[in-house]
Amino acid sequence: MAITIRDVAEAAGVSTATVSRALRGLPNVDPATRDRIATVASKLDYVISPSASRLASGRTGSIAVITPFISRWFFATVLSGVESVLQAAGMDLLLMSVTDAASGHHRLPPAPRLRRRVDGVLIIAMSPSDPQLRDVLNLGMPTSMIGVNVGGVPSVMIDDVAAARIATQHLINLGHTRIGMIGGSPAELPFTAEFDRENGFRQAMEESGLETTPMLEAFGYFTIQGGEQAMTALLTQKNPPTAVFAMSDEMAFGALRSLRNHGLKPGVDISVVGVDGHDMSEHLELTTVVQPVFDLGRIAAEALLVQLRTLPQDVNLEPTRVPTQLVVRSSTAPLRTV
Amino acid sequence: MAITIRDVAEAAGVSTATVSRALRGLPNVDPATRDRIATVASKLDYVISPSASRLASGRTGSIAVITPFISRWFFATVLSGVESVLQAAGMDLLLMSVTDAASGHHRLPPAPRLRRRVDGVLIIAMSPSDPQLRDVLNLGMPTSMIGVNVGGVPSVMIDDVAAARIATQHLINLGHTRIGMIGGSPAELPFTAEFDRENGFRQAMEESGLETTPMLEAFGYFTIQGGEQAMTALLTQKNPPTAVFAMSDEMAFGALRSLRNHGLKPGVDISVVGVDGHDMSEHLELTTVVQPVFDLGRIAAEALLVQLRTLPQDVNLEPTRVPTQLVVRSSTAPLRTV
DNA sequence: TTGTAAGCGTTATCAG
DNA sequence: CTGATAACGCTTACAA
Repeated sequence: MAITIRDVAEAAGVSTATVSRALRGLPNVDPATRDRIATVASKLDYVISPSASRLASGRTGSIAVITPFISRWFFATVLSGVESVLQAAGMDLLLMSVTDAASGHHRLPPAPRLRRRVDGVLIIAMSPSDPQLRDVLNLGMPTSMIGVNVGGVPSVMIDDVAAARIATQHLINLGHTRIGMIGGSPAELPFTAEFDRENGFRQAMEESGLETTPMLEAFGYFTIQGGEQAMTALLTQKNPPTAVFAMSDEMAFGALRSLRNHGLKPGVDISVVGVDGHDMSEHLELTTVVQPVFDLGRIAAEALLVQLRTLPQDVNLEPTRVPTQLVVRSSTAPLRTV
Repeated sequence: MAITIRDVAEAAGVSTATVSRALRGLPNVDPATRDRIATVASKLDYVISPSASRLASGRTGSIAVITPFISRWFFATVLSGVESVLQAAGMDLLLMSVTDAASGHHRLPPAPRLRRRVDGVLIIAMSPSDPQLRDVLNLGMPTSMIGVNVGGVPSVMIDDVAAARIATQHLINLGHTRIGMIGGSPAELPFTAEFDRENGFRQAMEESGLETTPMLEAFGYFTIQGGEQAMTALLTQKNPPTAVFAMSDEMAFGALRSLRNHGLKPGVDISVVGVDGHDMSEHLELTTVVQPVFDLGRIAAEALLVQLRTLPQDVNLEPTRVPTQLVVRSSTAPLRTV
């Protein structure tokens, strides 16, 4: 029913092999022949059958993107960067979410769905200790990761330790000494970012001879709501912090909300700093360590494409670090010495 | 190199045809045979080759999702709903963005990339007058749309006219008479939502005998920044509005910011209402008409799946309308009669 | 530079 | 219920 390569070949008076070569831009095709084939093909409105092409060549021309969340700002923005590169490269982007989300649907493990289906995998911020991650990596296919650091797999990320240190140091420089932290979740399957940012926080505190105590640490699960609850927990301590480092902007947003609910003013009564550079952070006057999220996706996708055309032993296994920048806004201010 | 259906067939002592039937759960296979095949297949760690299966069957098992944006809240949330359904159905989700975005990459038109590649198409909020939309629809493949109304194609959306009316009426009920509107963009390629929400706004105003004037209408391009600029434009009128209807929450966020920059208090000096039910709207105390965004995606995806298993003439071509709800917060309040 | 022809791994038709 | 076998539409040595 549909036009096939044979129709084009006949109409152009050549063999299917020549059509195949011509249309794919391979060398060793007479320019005149190539032109004629191109003309005929477009006149017949011919489009190649991906299935047939894939079966014959063994290449799928598709990349799977695996992410724990789709709609959260960070993930959606990374995805956007990935998509822009893959589209330009003519690659299909297969989107797969892991984790049950709010959907109620039971989610299948990703690894089995990858085999023989894609040429490479791009993983966004899964926990290095997630068994599903292991399964995917064990597939042994070209892989590129964003914001997750496991040995021997190419990845792109910010220096999370440094980011946390910069944020914390900023608070210290402002004269704060009782500094709280809003983290992700109690251990379990920590993201690389979670792990590193906690370390950065502790390092900065320690270097300044400041004390860190579990009393001043709360978990916000990387959500606005969670951040709000975490801040509320910190506020209801007998001796609340005067400044708080939140591991993500969204948790910081929640923290700001908690402050307002308690009649406190960010930057006046309590300082709050986040990490991300979320679209809304400027709007909410949140001081934050900005990371180039779109670029994270872009760079990881490009690295994966390079990998697909490179010998395995030439692949760069060192994490690619992209720079961050502290943006100071009114949510942080010098400690008021009453 | 990889295990094929033939390997399984030999190991199980049956023909490839039987393996194919057994593994796909087709009827007319002896239960014992089926079990044996299943065992052998998993022992050999056999996975079907999608390319071969697609070529032979003519079905791709994939759905393309076409969207103008990926990272914006509405689109990312819809996408999330779509993904949850497609994943549960075992369908591959091909993500394609249209519009040049901030990427700088030139984007290919989607239609040619769809042919022979997917079983159906899901379109998120493109403009009905976008030529790229026409091209996609002309492909004649099963299609389901979200938030766009063109005749003869299944779609899911809220009643945008009603949503705008409810929002506007809310302002009117509060005693406001000088009511401004922040819309998307000046004509060009209006989204369905844009068009309908403008109508809803005008209807509500008219029915209450209130005047609408171009002086009180500004464009925010559905972004935070745009909303801020639009509100600023409205504020610098000789006779500014006392209340504003913004067509989206993100534009309303920008409007709130503009108010703050001008030393005005939302709900006190000027009331602002949005449409969306954005995650941040609660946080910012924005009154808004909440739409079930995740469900929009879910429902559209389910409708598409049904369509794939239904005769064309049995497809429901009437837009499916999902309900909305006005949520009142402190950004709107009764007109202060000085 | 071009053509021939053997796959690629399933599915689906038709017998049996 | 099961088996042969002909597609499916393209790619890719290998020849010419």
